[in-house]
Amino acid sequence: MNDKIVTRFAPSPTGYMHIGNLRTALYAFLIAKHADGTFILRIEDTDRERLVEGATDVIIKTLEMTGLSYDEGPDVGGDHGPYIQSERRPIYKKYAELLVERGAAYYCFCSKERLEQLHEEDSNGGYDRHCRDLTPEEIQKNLAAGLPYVIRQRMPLEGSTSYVDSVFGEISIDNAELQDQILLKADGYPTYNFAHIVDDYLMGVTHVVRGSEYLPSTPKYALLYDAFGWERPTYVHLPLLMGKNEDGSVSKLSKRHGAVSFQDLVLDGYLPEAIVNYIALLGWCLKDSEAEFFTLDELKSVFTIDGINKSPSVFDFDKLLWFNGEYIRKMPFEDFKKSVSPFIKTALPENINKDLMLSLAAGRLNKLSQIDDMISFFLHLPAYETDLFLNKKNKVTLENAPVILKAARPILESLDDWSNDTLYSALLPLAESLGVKSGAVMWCLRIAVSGLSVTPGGATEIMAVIGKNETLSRLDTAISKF
RNA sequence: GGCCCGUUGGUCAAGAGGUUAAGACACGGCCCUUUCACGGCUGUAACAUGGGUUCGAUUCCCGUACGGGUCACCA
Repeated sequence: MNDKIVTRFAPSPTGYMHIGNLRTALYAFLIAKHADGTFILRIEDTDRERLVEGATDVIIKTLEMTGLSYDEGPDVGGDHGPYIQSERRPIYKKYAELLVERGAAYYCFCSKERLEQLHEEDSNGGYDRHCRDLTPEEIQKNLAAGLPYVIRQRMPLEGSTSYVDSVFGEISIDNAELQDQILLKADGYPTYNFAHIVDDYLMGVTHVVRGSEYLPSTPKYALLYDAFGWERPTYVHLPLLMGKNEDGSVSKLSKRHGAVSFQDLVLDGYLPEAIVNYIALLGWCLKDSEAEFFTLDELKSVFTIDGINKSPSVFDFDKLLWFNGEYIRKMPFEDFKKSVSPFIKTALPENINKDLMLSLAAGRLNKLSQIDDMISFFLHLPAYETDLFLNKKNKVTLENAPVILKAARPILESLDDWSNDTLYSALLPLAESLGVKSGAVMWCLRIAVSGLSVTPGGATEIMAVIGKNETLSRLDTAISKF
């Protein structure tokens, strides 16, 4: 025996990585890695009807992109494989039969129709204990006749079962509340209820990390450990992730709340690092600190279970967006270029200063998908009316605007060095000679070269991006409007 | 409905038996500025509720309300 911490992430391959699942994976990963422990990926594909092709790849890809590397798993191997439950069927059968031998489980031959009927008759929730007291002879007879069967866990009828959760404290449930849950299904596959117990034990998992929806069913699992004579693991149940509905109410985060899969968010221009940082903070907080920016490595060193809180948290897209913007601004420019390029749908003209354009955008983007809208005016001058030139603060009117524009034209035309600095210092004296604020000159020129009241970059920066010819052409367009 | 869990500003959240009850996002204002954004400063805004325990409770206990979860041959 050793006291190394072992955790696992055990998703079902149902198609996409829900952000709540990713958060569970993150916490499980951090709990293990904080203690230099082992993190395992296990695929729980015992529901053959919900299987989605390629889903396991999505899971693996997501963990890779987020940096949640596992020590053992289907594609990396390990000493406790296989790591896909459908490949472990003989194991479950063996352990289920062991439980039957010990009297902690029993064969049940009830048909679905019969169960439904019992359900209706039993106002108490429809506990099915009708095969509990079959004699060995009856069981043998049914098995010999080839009747389909399931194996159920035999729950105590009285008393209560309790366990201690690391986050929620002691949880106690009356045994009368516990159903004789199915361990092995008629198709020979185990249920989650059974498979995860056997696997966690065989894989040496010490800390079971999962959502708090399992809080009420955990006594059943604890009882299973007891029946086998295995030591119960440490339970770490996580508060749920909620989404805000249009009417102001909240409910479990789901598709109706928008893009809530990791893949959706990435496609929408969120960076994996920002997503990880944000979700780490949903349900966990570093005590005695105001820090909220954490790399994965930093999280590994500071993350502890006692920082996890109990109450559900609402996923806030506004805050994620802010985090993402901060991450984009901190990115090295070359990385930014690489990340943003798939989001640029329009073809860029050759003579444009692409690097300058992107650096102007980089400081203003909150998500990469905003890039196209932000840069479109560089490529095509939008239509606009002369009203756009009006500006109270800089005292720009319909009278002085054309004067400024016309005066700027020869200055610009005479310039050969088309850099931002040259342009700016060449235009500044114009304000003085015309007796207006420098802001007035820049305002008019910015409107003329962009056709927009709000732009990334100032007048001369925009000129530097689009080049001399295009600048003069747009200036002429503006002058002709008066 | 039974059972389980939760409840500090709109959201994330810190906090202690005695505090001016942090901080972040969002929102407003001001500053910076070649527009916007960034950045800086600043403002509005919270302990669900009733009863106990106590010199004192938002903090501890009980009830109530509200919210969520769970009661599958799904996980």
